[in-house]
This record gives sequence, C-alpha cells and structure tokens, in this order.
Amino acid sequence: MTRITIKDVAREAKVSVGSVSKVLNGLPVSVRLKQKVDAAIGQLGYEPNRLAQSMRRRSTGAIGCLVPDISNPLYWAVVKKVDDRLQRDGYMLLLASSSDNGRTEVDIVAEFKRRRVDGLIIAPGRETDAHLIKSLEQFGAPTVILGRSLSKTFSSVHVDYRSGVEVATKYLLDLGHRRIALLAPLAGPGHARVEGFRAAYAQAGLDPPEDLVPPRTMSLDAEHDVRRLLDSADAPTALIVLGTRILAGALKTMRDRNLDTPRDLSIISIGDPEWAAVHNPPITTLRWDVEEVARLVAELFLSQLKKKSKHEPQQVFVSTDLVLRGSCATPVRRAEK
Amino acid sequence: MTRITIKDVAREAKVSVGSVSKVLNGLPVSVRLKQKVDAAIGQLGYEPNRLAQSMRRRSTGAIGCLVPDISNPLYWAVVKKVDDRLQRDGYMLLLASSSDNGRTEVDIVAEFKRRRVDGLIIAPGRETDAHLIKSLEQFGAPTVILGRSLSKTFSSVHVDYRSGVEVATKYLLDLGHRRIALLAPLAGPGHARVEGFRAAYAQAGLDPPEDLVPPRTMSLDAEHDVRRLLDSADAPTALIVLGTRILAGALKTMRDRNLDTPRDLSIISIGDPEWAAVHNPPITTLRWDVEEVARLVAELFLSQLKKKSKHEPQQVFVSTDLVLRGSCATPVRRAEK
DNA sequence: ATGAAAGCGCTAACAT
DNA sequence: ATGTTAGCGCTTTCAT
Repeated sequence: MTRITIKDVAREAKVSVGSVSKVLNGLPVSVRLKQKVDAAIGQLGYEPNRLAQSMRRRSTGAIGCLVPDISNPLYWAVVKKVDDRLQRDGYMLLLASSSDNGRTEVDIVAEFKRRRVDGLIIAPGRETDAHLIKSLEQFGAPTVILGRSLSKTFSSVHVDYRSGVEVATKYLLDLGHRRIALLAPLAGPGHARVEGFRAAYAQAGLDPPEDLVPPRTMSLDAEHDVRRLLDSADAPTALIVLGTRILAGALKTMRDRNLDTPRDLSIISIGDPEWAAVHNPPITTLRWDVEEVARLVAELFLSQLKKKSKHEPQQVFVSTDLVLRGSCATPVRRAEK
Repeated sequence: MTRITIKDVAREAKVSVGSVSKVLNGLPVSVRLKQKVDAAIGQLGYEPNRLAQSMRRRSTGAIGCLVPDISNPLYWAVVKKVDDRLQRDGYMLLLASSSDNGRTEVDIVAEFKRRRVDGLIIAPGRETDAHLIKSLEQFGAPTVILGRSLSKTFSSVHVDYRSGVEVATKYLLDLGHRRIALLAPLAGPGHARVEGFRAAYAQAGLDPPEDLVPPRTMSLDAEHDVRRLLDSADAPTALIVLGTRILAGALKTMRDRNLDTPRDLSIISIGDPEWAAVHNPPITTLRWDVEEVARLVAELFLSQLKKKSKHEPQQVFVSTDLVLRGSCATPVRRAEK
C-alpha cells in the first residue's frame, strides 16, 4: 500500500503542498514549479489518495448502481454499457444486487448515501415503493430509474411493452388465433403487457380469454405452469412468453409432449435471447435494442450530472420490434390434430 | 445531501464527539450516554460519512472487481454471487469492466489503488501480463484471480478444462470419431483445453488431427469458421465448441446446410448455456458449477481478508461434468450420407 | 506565482 | 466513563 503522500512530494520537490496540489489539479503554475513537482511525483511513484480528495471536493466520482435479484441479461448489458460510458468520464460503479443477502433496496441506497456516491442508477424490483422513493428523493443526487415507473420525479428508461405486446397479440389474432395465453409474472411492469394484450383484443372487437391472462397463473415453476396450461381441456393455440426461463420451460414441455412448433402451438417470446434465432424452428420474438436502453440510461444520467440546475425528469420509452421467425402459424383446430 | 455531522449529533445530545464515535462503533459506554446519542441520531437523521471513516480507519470496505465483460453470463453469475457474499460482511463492490472503454487492466487496478480498495478480485483477459502482475504484487492487498494462471503468488480459481476436454474428447473417440475439431480461441487458458484434447488422443494411441486444433483457425466470426470447416474436403465428424457464440454459429450453419445433429455431426459444448438442454436435440455439454466457482472466489477472498498474516496463495480447480444429452452419436461415414 | 494554514468528518490516543 | 485533541491526505482561501 502506497504510503507516499502529497507532503512527501512537496518535501522532495522542495515546494509547498499547496503548490503540489495545484500541479495535480492543473491550476496555473510556473513551468519550473511544474517540472520540479512532476519529477518528484515520478521519483516517488506518488498516487493521490482519492479518499482525501473526495472528502475535500465533496464528490467521489462513484456511482451507485443497484440491480435486482432477477437474473436478467438486460440488467447486465446495461451495467456494462453504463460502466463503459461512465469510466470514460472518470467515474466508477459501486455495484450492489438486492438479492440473497437479506438487504433491502432501501438499505443499499442508504449505504450508497453513506459512501457519498455522486449519483444513482436503480433498477427497482417492484413498481412502487414509497419508502424507496422517499429515500431517493431526499438524497437529491442525479438518479435514473431503469424499467419501472417508480415516480415521475425521476428520469427513467423503459421498454414499451404495452404497444409491443399489442402488436404481438394482433399478429397472432390476425393469424386466426383466439385462445392466446400471456405468460408473464404479475409483478413489476406486467400490467403494461396485459394492457397491450387486452388492447389488441379490444381493437379486434373480441373479448380476451380471461382465464389465460395473468394474474391467473404464474408460479415460479414455469414448466409446471406451461404443462398445466397445455394439458387443460381448452388449451391455448398460442403462447406469448416473457423471458428466457418461461420460454425454455415451454419449449421443453413441448418436446416432452412431442408437440410441434408452430403446428401445434405458436410461440412468441418477449425478449430475444441469443438462441431464439438458433432454435429449431427459430422463435418469433418481440425484441428491443438493449444497447439503446443502456445508451439512454447513460446519457440521461450524464446529462443530469453535468447540469448544475435540477434537470426536468424525463420518461423515455424504447420501442420494440416484432421479429418474425418460424414459430408462429395459423392455428390448427384441435379435432384435426 | 446530508450535511449533518458527528458534531451536530454531539451538540444535540450534549456530549462530546468522541462519545458519539464510541456509540457508533459499539465501544463500551454507559446506558444513559447511548440513549442520548441514539436519540440525537434518530432526531437528526444522521448518517456517518464513510469517506471520513475510511480515511481514519485506513479501510474502505470496498472491493475492486475487474472483469473483461460483465455481460458474459459466467462473469455476472460470479459477480452477483460474490457480491451477495461480501455484502453480508459489509463490503461493496467497485466494479469495472476492461472492455470498450480504452482503459487497460493496469489502469483500472491503479484506479482501484487510488480508491484504496481493501482487496481485489480480478478476471484477467490474458493469461500472463507482467505489468499487471507487478502492479498487483506491489499493491499487496488480498487478491483472488479468476480463470487465469496469472502468477502463483495469488490465489486463484479455475475451471479444470484440461481434464474436462480430455473426458469429452475421449467420449467422442470411444464413439468412433477420429476427426474431431476443437473450436476455441487460442488466447487465454486455451492451452489447457488443447492439452486435454491431445492427451485423449495420446491415451488412445492416436495422433490428433493437427489441422483441426487451434491455433489453426478461430477468427472472431465463428459462423464463418464453422462453415469453412464443414465445407472442407476432409470435414470433421465431431465438434467441441467453446462458448455460446461459437455454439450458436455452429448450430446455425448446420441448419442452413440442412445438416442433422447428431447424424451428420456430433457436437459437444464447453460451457452449459441455459438453452443447451432446450435445443433440439439437447446439446451434450461439458459443464461446471458456476455457483461453486463464485463461492470459492468469495471464500478464498474472505479468508485472505480475515487473516492478518499473509495467507499462502492457493490454486483451486473446479471440476467439470460431461452431461450426456442428444447431440453425439457414432459417426456415419461420409460416403453413406 | 507560491506558501501557510484552516478545515472536510471522523477515529483513536490520551487525559481527566 | 467521558471529554479533548491530534491527525488521516487533500483542497482552498488568504497572505505574501
């Protein structure tokens, strides 16, 4: 551990600590002074202590980043991108995940505060959390919320599931499907997806199959849910599934049952795992640009960081694309099977 | 931003700052004192400033964590697990990925030093890097290396690819394959895999097909490589592929070529992406326990952190399992096809 | 242009 | 048992 301080440098260069500090911070000094100080720094291998700097400057150059327990590739893609972007500006990420360690999001935000982070990037686990909102608001640092509508007082970036699912549902409806099941957890922004689902039915002048929409089902065991669904008397002819796990569960179940996609069941995946295009048949997917989400988070964040005046919070939505591949077809009536 | 300091608390409670500090740190004090201080703290909503604490205590409770690519499932699984474990002990992760931001690993480690992290968890991009090693050694803080044999002076956790690939190769050899291609990047611990590959051939009294082993090929474009390989006159009858990307490339190419797995080509994947079991046919995989890797990293790290005396560095290897699924079969002679 | 000195908020001796 | 005080390493007035 380096024990060399600015004092040592000052002594070595035979100047005052104040002068060394000036050189360090690029303030105007004489050429001679700068030379002496630089020489001493090189000589001693001095590295400034960021703790001490942070203390005086009242800024740590650290950003608190909180992601939930869900093992969602989206979060990591965003973390990576944000990290890349912020490192460029000299910031570092203090990362914490809110799972499996018995600490709540509020606890972690409190810890971020104690560590005097310069800002916060938060992907909350739940849609609304008064305690968390209050905690964030009274902190008052630049904050971006990812994926939830916590409160309009913060900037946030969302995927526009509502219209995405609407498009996907309409596509299936147009193909002739009527009994479409939406398999997504109720929690979180699930309601947006359900809204899109209902909207598509409404627009087609149809009633959505209430028994196939959450919150009907969805335990943690996706495979089990899918199995029950497919085995029921009035089984759906198409599935819209959220996320890798449920998709995998559905696909596995179908293989076990020797059901064919898309002949026996059409499938649309919400989210585009790498392998959706590899699978046989390739899975039709509602995808969005992870890179763009990440870019927006980083931009929104940096813009707040740079304005001195409170910037107006913005809610940004990232649109989705329905990527047509081979997992959807006109439904075959059960009797014909 | 909280502007309340220990002084304010002392004044409010009408005690000295020293006494407040004692209460904060759980040192023995009278019940009455503690009550007064706690009351004042609650009253004021005081939160200790960790920067100031760190400065005096000479310990930040922050751990520097450096990975080449946080969005890689292996790394983020480890990071998440390590984070869970370390949060329990009051630590936080300072995370940095060394890609796409123009900063070298040495730069980032230097930044970690300046920020006075209490320890380092590093997944180096390359097998050996004298500069990095020196930088880590002179830091002298608890350090765990993930996935590379940087230097025996640090503790490290590895996946035992050598024997894993040997087992996988032997399995294919026993099935009757002779022209097996090992598709893995040369860089990094690739040599261990190649060693395993050669060892299996040697043990069977056979010569490995030199033209099918890296460093023969492997550009960044896996699909292209696979295509060239399959189109060549003396194409392999089996593939051992490293990682999601290459596997996906291989599978896609095969679908395009209308080749069947395992009839036309057997495939073993090194690493077990979630979908390997979902794919049709399910992919035989050389897998290891990511959780265990993470657990070992955390344990190795904490044990160093807790010993005052330098602990002897340990090299831990995590063994692999060959999970037999449906992607391998006895080779069919080309002519018969 | 440079130096001296006062803190930043806290902990840890040392006094009392 | 509690209070006083000297720093931790740095930045930033304020003098010179």
